[in-house]
Amino acid sequence: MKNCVHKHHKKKQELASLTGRLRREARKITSPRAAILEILRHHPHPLTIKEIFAELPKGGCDLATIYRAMQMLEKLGMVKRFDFGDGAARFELVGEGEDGHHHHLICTRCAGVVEIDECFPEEIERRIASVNGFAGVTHRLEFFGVCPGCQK
Amino acid sequence: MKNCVHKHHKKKQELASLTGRLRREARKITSPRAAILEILRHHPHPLTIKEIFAELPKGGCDLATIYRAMQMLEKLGMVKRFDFGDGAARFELVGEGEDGHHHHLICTRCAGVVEIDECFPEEIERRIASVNGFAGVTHRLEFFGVCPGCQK
DNA sequence: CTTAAGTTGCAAACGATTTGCAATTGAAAA
DNA sequence: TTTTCAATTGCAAATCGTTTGCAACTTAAG
Ligand SMILES: [Mn+2]
Ligand SMILES: [Mn+2]
Ligand SMILES: [Zn+2]
Ligand SMILES: [Zn+2]
Repeated sequence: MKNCVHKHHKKKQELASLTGRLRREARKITSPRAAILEILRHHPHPLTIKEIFAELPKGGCDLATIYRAMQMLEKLGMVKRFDFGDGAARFELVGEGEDGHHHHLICTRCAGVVEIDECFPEEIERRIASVNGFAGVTHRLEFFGVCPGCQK
Repeated sequence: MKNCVHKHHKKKQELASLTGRLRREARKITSPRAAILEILRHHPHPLTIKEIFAELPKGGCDLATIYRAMQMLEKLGMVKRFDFGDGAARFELVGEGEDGHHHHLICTRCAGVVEIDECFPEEIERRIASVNGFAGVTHRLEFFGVCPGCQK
């Protein structure tokens, strides 16, 4: 088996581990929540609410339930919210203990997504923070371009 | 007079130069448009539609007119649209010939904005593009933190 | 099994942005 | 200048993603 050189090939989290995190936070493991987590853990890229809704088994739950679930999961730090600038929030599972900070490269033609390992250079960010006297500085960063398949 | 070391201290554009650009593009110089440009050219940071609306002289124009004006100005490359992730688009004038690409540092407490000169390192972006076979790659990047005044 | 707090479905409410349309206006043409 | 007409505006209604109130329903305890 070849060695994996991509940091973003994060291992799929066990559903039991996810529900365990929920239980520990005194949250109920409901069927909508289990279904949502099940969908998220099978997807490597951030999903919109509608995408999650679409993947839900027949008779899935209400859209409002997904919105509420994502809010809660975000508050617990179990999912990370991303903004690709198209008006719809996207969510990706975050491994236990991790903060989920990372970036994406998005195809402006087909909306395809690539997980990116690079981050904005720490020392430059530190300089930006100190020069302006800001504390607790982070950043939101996404790349856009045309993927190989979409280049005519 | 001291030398200016901040690239973002861009000079205020003349209203005549702005209307000239409009005229050249076969757009009418209407009173709402002149008022909007006048407001934009007096502000160093991106403004939301509501902020522009609020600064409009009494009996200003309709919100829809501002939305339409910003769409047009953006298409002509006269303003650049920014997204601070709070659901409201922000617009900043772009100098003639420039593309307006730059970033901001936003205070998560008071929403104060600082114009940032730094950009994501070109060679890293180029590497991200080539590694993934993407063409025409750019990025959207904003920094967030707590400004000096808001640090208790 | 009983129970109470936590959750859900559904519909209404929201906030930002867009759009249809009739009335108005800027600026080219006469 | 005055005429003329496409471009533009105001207003209201429509969209879209997201949130919220509330009554009915579950989950996890006890
Ligand atoms: Mn990702
Ligand atoms: Mn700016
Ligand atoms: Zn593509
Ligand atoms: Zn502040």
